[in-house]
Amino acid sequence: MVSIKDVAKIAGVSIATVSRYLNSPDQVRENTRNKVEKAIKDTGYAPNTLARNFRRGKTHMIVVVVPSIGIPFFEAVMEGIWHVAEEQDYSILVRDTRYNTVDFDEFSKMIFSKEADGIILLSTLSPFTYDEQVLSGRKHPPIVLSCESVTSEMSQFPSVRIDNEAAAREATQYLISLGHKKIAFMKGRSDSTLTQGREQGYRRAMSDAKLPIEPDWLLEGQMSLEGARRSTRKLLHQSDRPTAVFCANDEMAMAAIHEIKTAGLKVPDDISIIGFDDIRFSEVMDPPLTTVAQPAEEIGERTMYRLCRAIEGKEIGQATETVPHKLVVRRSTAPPPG
Amino acid sequence: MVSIKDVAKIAGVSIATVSRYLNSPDQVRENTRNKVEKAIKDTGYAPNTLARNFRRGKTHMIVVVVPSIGIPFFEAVMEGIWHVAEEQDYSILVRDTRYNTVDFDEFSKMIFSKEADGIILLSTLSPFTYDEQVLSGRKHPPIVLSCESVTSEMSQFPSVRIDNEAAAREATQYLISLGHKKIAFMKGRSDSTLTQGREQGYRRAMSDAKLPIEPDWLLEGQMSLEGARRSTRKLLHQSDRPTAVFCANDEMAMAAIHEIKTAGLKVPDDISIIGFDDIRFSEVMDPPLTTVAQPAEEIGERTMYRLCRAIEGKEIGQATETVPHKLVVRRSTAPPPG
DNA sequence: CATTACAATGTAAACGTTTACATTTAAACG
DNA sequence: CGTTTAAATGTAAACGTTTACATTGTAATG
Repeated sequence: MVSIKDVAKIAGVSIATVSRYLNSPDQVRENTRNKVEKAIKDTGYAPNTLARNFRRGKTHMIVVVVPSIGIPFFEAVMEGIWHVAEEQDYSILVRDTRYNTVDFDEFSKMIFSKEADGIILLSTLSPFTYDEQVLSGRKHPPIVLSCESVTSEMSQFPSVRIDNEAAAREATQYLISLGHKKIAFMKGRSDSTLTQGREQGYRRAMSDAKLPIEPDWLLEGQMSLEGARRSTRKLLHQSDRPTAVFCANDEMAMAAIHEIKTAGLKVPDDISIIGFDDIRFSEVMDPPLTTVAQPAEEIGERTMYRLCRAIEGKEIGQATETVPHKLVVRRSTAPPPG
Repeated sequence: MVSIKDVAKIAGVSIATVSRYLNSPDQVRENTRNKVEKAIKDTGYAPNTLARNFRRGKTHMIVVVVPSIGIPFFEAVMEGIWHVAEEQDYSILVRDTRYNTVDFDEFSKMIFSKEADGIILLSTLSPFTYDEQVLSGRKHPPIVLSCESVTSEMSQFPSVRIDNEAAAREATQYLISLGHKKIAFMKGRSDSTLTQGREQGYRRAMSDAKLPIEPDWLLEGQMSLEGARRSTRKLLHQSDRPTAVFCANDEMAMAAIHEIKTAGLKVPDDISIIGFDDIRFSEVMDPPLTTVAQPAEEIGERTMYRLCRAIEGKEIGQATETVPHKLVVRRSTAPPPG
């Protein structure tokens, strides 16, 4: 492998000059510049990133931790992260946790061991593994939480998200305003703070409207097609079944609609469905899905910006940044039958 | 930042011993092992990956190049890649080309400059940027192509894929066997060899059955929801419109179904639709989508295995590995009306 | 107890950069 | 043309590991 030394020898200059040619070309005279350029071309030299990063003490890597690759909403967030990453010259390392909560130690160690310069968590951080000790005497590692709302213990991290509780409340209120009284809620994983926030909003809206919540109406959808299909089938067997279901994400809503129609019922005529996230497939579902839209790309961009600042040491705060959500009414919701 | 030196000093041993403790603990006596272990715990030392990788000359990184993040099929492939990567201790760096073809030089340089140990291309490699010169006197960089079929110039790379042409032919033949004669084909990007292969298969099936192909039946779907919706709307305005559409991926099929139903027509009663990939949403579409299934995860696994071998220098061949596809008949296809 | 053999540990070089500092070269000036 | 000054280049140390080789320690053997 050809190194800077070889280039220097061939160009008849010192390695420092070659290095300067690469990093601040205006510091080297045109004449030498040409010599070096030619040597590089002749040898096909490419600077060794490993050595360079080592020397500079910077990895230029960001780890993005997602519950699972293949979630359309997170992809949209990633898109935003990418924009900024590219602009700021970072590479993105995607880590899939397979829906497990994130062990803080595991990922903060990636910072201390210089595997990455910063971390974005789109997954839930498990509260109990957070260990003050690891940080003893150290600066906080640059970590930004995104999308997941933040429990109090975690408030020391900056984060970017919508107000899940308010959004869920609005969605539920919309169903109530249509005349629904028996409204079910399909949850995600219960260890997810995001799920908790949305459930909170649902409960709040129901109790504000003095509507009871039957235990049977809390459905476990696991955020997945399969989980949602199973629990929808169960729901349909209930004797006094709800007239509307609020699903904690669009994918579950999609599955719910499918099962309802398969059972010979109609959406929204028999059952109204409302989703969450506004993934790109929502619009082409049958019926097009009423859902809560999040500005996914913007969330990604803001998150990445804040991470960059944290890496530069400029972001000390733990401020939570809340971005606006929006209820998008399409055709999967209608007044209850009868 | 605490380094191996600090640990050594505190433990009262040499840095070599600490290094050995980390890399081959059985070479150090229990007594010393304990001292080192304690020192590490006390200092919170974490080996500097940057230095380590630099010294070892290995990045432990694999770059996976995708046309776009957020394509359900590729996510499934990635899942397979991940399995093997985890097992073999590689991290995955995802690069999104935004549907641009891949410049060979750009990515092979990542190998020479030690940004990554190997590359998996899920995107189309642009034939013309391939530059023999770059490789002059060098070993071929470890690159494996996946999913995209391979043009002759590229045959020097190992690859894993289904037989797109055969698969597309079968799908088309299936429509023909149902009695369809006017069959449209919705393409992806035309610079994609994958698209070309599928179009080839479609044409082949049609000509084998002595069926003509009207120019209007070649639809530009751009592999996206939006593109597919546009071209479907155009299709519906045709005077003598096809009775079936074969779409080069499921996402376009999804959009096509949506537009057809929006226009007041029925799938499959008025128009049959067949997709490609069998993404997880296919099953919950209305109607559930008839499609060509690819063993996505297996493709990912095999690709990654071959890349590992290429990195170890064991894979010299350029063999193309073909995995089996399968036509999955659901309910979006039926005999033509009348 | 001396000798041998092997295990455990230490020493120091090397990996390919960047960069502070020293030196040389060129330009500018009187 | 000598002197001053700034620009260009060179020298060498440093970054934190790993590892070949040298040294020391320990146990086993006669």
